[in-house]
Amino acid sequence: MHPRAGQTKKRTRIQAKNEAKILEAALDIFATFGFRGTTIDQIAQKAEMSKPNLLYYFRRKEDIYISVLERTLDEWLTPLTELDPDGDPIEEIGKYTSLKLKMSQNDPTASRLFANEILHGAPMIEHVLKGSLKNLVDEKAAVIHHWVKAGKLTKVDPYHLIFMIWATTQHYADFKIQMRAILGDDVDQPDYYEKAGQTISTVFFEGIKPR
Amino acid sequence: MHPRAGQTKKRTRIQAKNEAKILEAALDIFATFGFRGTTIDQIAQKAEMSKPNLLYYFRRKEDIYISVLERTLDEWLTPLTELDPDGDPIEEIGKYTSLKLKMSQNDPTASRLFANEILHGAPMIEHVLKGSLKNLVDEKAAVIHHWVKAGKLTKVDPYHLIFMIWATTQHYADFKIQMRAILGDDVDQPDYYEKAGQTISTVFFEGIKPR
DNA sequence: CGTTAATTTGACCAAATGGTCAGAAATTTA
DNA sequence: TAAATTTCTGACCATTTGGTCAAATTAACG
Repeated sequence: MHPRAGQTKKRTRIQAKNEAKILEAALDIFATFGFRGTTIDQIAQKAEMSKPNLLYYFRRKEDIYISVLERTLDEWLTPLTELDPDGDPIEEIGKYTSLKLKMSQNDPTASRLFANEILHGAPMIEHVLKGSLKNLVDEKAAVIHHWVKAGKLTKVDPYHLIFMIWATTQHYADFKIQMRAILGDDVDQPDYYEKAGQTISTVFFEGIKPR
Repeated sequence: MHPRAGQTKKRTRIQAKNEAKILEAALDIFATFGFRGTTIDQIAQKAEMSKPNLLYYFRRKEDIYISVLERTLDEWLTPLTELDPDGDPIEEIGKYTSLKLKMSQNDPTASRLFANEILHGAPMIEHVLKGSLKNLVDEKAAVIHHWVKAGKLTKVDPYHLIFMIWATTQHYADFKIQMRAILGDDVDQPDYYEKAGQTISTVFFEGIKPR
C-alpha cells in the first residue's frame, strides 16, 4: 500500500529512513535553487534513489517542499520563544542575537530556504507567517516594549528592533557568497563569525557614536 | 538585420523603445520569480509583445537577465561611492543608511533581484562581486577604518559594519512580505519607513543600552 | 511611389520535467 | 516456506518552455 494513503498506519523502518533521507536532501537542494529551480531528479539523486521511488514517498514535488518547510520552521522559531521577560534585557537580547548568528553559521540552509520562500511571496507559508509567527512576534514585541517603558532599553520600536536582529544575523547565511567574494575564504573560518558577533554586539549595545 | 548582430550599428527608435520596455518588464518578473522561475512568455506578456518578437531583441533568456542585472547594478552601488572620507563620519554613515533605506522603499525590485541572484550562488555576477564591488567595499572599509583609528567611531570592524547596514536596509525590501504578515498594511504607508529609519539610526548611533 | 531594411508573428521543434503505471524485487508476516 | 505486503524500477506520457524559422507586415528612405 502507498505509505501516504493512511496517516494512522504505522510507519515502516524503511519508510522512516527514506523519508528522512529525502527531506534532508531536499532541504539542501531547495535552499540552493528555490522551489521552481529544483527538480525532483536532483533531490532523488542526492537522496540516492530513483525518481519514481522518491515519488512513492511523496506524491508531488510540492509535498516535499511543504514537509521541508514545516520541519525547519520549528527549529527556526525556537530561539525567539526563549526570550525571557524576567531576564536582563541586554543579556536576553544578546543571547538571542548570538544564538541566531550561530544558527546562520551552523545551518545556513534553513535560513536560505525561508529567504527564498519569502522573496518569492511566501506562497506556501503565508498562513504560518500570519499565524504562529505573528503571534510570537507580537508577544515578544510586547516584552521589549515593556523593557523600553521601564527605561531598561533605549527608546526603540520593538518590531523594528526584532527585524534588525533578524536582518543582521540571517545576512550571514543568505549573503555569504557575497561576503566571500569580498573577503575571500576567511569567511569560512570560525573567527570570522566571532568578529561578526563582536561587531554586532558593539553596534547594538553601544552604537557607533563614540562617547 | 538583427539588432544584436552589430554592436556599432546605430539603434533604431523602435529598438530603443522595445528594449527598454522589455528590460523594465523583466526586472519586475525576475525580481519576483528568480531566473529559473521566470518564463520568457511572462516577460513578453508584461512587455506587451509576442515571445518571438521579444527574442528578436534578446536572443536568449540569459541575455535579458544579464542586461537587467548590469543595468540595475550601477544604481545599486552608487550610494556607497558617495561616502565622503572628508565628511563627518556619523553624518556620512547616517546619510548612506538613510539613502539605502529609501532605495528599499522606492525600488524594492532591485534589491530583490540581487538577493535572488546571490541566494542562488550568484552564478551570473560573481565576477562583478569579486571585481568592482570588492574594490569599492575595500576602499570604503579603509575610510571607516581610518575614522575608527581617529577615534571618531566606536571600535568596530568596517566590513561587518557595512554588512550590517546592507542587511538592515535591504531587509525592508527583501522581507517586506514577512513584515506585512506581522504588521498588516501599515507597512505600505510612508511613516512606516520613517519609523524604520528612526529605529535604525537610534540603534546604530546610540545602541540599545541606556546610559 | 517603390525598394530596401527592420519588425512582427504563427507554426513548429527539441529538451526538460512533473508525474503515472504495470510489474519486478525485496521484505514482512503467517 | 509460501502468501501477502511493501518497496522499487524502467518505460512511458503530457505539459511546459527555451528557442528557431520562414514568411508576412510595417517602417524608412531615396
